[in-house]
Amino acid sequence: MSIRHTILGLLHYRDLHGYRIKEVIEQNFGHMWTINFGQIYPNLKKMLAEELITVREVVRLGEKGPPRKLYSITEAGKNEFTDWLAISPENGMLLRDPFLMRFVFFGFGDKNRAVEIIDDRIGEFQQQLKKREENLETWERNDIYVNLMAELGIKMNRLLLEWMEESRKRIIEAETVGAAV
Amino acid sequence: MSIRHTILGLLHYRDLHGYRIKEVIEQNFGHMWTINFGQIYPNLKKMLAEELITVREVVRLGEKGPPRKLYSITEAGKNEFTDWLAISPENGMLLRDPFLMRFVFFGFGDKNRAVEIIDDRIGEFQQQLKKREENLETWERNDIYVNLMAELGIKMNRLLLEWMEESRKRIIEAETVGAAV
DNA sequence: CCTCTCATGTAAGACGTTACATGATTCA
DNA sequence: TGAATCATGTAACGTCTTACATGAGAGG
Repeated sequence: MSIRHTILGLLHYRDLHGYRIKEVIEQNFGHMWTINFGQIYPNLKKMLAEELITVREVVRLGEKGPPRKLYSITEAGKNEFTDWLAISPENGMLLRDPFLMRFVFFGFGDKNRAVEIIDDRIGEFQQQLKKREENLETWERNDIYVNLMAELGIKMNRLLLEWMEESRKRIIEAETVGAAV
Repeated sequence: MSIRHTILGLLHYRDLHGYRIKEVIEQNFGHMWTINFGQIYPNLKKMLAEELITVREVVRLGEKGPPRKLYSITEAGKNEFTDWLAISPENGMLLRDPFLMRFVFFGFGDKNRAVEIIDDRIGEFQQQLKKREENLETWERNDIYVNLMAELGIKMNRLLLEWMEESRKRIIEAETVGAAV
């Protein structure tokens, strides 16, 4: 029930069509979200039926290709959104990472393979961090909350990198002393 | 497909029954997981049929209450698990937090209410951090990977607390200058 | 010419959550 | 007596992911 509200939130800034919504979510909340068209289009359809959003414009790109539908938020949509904003968020944070899930059990597998997997991950995180730092410099957004969120993404990225590098060291050191488990 | 592997991983340490599996997951991976019996029992049933696990013992507590079934991992289960361990983790990290989702859009709502919600969250995170720090001291586990994971949980907790306190300051300061959006 | 990006949409299936049913024991 | 904890399990319902179908235009 939060894709709906995220879409409503984004439509406060500007009118968007489905494809663009996915891009905006990935650019801004990429460090916490993945989203599919299989979620976006059915939700837009439903919200349109509930009159929380309207279609402002239909742009035909080709004669037979799909038309681009520009959605905008209605008064009813704004009300639903502000109600949701004021509610105290219910359940806690959820961090799900296939890498971290394997990590806890690396003691039952091959240590060299574990270090290999960690190295791959360090590489990915270094690339990601660079991209995020570049984004923060060039964007220059004026909304304080959006900026703070972007900063959190970079801070988390840095923390995970440091932690992985320290973990790598400690795992290699432990290897010379003796096997765990 | 990772609940299965998590269960198989835990059964490497010791035999467990369904109810206990939930407790162990929440204690050890509470900072990244929530799990329900509606997921655990059907998965155990399926894995039993696939002979990845076996029932070692059935303990009757009362005459008509449900018996406690102790599961242990089979050789086939160990093989499936080690195969899974060596695979490079596919898709990236996923952080889903109802609080952070609202946070980005606080600019469209009431600032005082936003600060209120942030304060609630700071309180919760302070309590959580204390518990985790106490746990780390008393547990004294010998598996390096499990320890590193627990440390990551504390580090993330600290980072989020600092970030929220800084955010709170900046939001209040911004209030005196002028409204955003 | 072939692949990539833009663009919308549906359907099937995997996965997760919530609610319910059952019943013993422990503690206030 | 009544609530809480221990313990297993199913059913219904939501949500999320993956795969597919369609088709235009741009660029190598």
